[in-house]
Amino acid sequence: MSDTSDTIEEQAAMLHRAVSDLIRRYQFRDRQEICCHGISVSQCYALTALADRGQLTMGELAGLMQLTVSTMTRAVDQLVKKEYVERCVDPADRRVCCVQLTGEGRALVEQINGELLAVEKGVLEQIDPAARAGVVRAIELLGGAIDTWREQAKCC
Amino acid sequence: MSDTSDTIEEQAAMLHRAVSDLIRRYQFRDRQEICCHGISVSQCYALTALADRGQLTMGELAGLMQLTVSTMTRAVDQLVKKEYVERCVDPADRRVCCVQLTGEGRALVEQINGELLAVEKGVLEQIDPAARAGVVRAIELLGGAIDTWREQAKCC
DNA sequence: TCATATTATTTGTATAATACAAATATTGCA
DNA sequence: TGCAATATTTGTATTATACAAATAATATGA
Repeated sequence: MSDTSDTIEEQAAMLHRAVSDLIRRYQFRDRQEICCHGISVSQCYALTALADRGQLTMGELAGLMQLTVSTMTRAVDQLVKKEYVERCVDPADRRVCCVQLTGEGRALVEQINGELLAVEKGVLEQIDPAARAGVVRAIELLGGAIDTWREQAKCC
Repeated sequence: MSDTSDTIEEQAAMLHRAVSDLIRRYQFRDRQEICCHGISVSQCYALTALADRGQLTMGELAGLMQLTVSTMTRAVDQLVKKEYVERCVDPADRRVCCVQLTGEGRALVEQINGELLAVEKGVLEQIDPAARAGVVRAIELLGGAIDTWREQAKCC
């Protein structure tokens, strides 16, 4: 557990352990399915991206998910089969495949994200109100910092 | 960006977005390799577990990684081939396969974790010192809360 | 003590996610 | 119009994974 009297090095070590643990839990628990909702974490990300941004082309979705379009095509196939998304053609360019949520897909995204929001609100409630903004900001920074690290370490 | 004037609901929404983003980056960026170090994230977790706990049996390591022993056997095969770990027999029970880091493996774990620690220290430095302990604690809580969520949601 | 049950690991096989390359369909331009 | 470029899909191979069977070693009980 962290304490205000710790040095920044000690706190960094605790932060490292906590972040690793958080990510490890996600990766290990979610290899199969995201709970009882019957979709994988990757599929949930795709649905969330569509909820956030509305209709996306296959290429845009693949870019956001950092997957090849071929992989995205197959992932979308599954989501179509489960009736969470649907394909439609862009009338302006019939090469393009637009992907959008169905009503069922939107409901699922809202349910999953609502559950997670409640969990996260519960965590914030256990934190000193004055420190809460720092928590959010630190996690935002961590996301960016990890990218920076990768770029720097891409040395050999 | 978060702000002290936000309501807890708004902060929870920002936290949710930040956590999702952090984890998504890990999952998307690390599908292939953890930077230039030539190992996958799963392999890195296994090396880190061995660094933390010393010699482990195949079954213990599989349990920690939440993998089947057969999958762990194959993952260890690769780490042995890369000369980061070695197998040895437990003289007290010759069924058991003990796995331990080589010097090279230990050096790699230290290098990777050292790099990440520096990144994480850099993040903490950008946070109000009074809020730092809360950051670490919040991430610890998030790890546990995600487990709780899964158990609750495991309904259908 | 030996036959059998149990345990730890490895090996065999199947599945799913992924990447890369080739094929297909459409558009844009000279 | 015909060819190059673009968006997607399909073909094929690889890898991580799980489950089941095989192997090897230990423990137990008559």
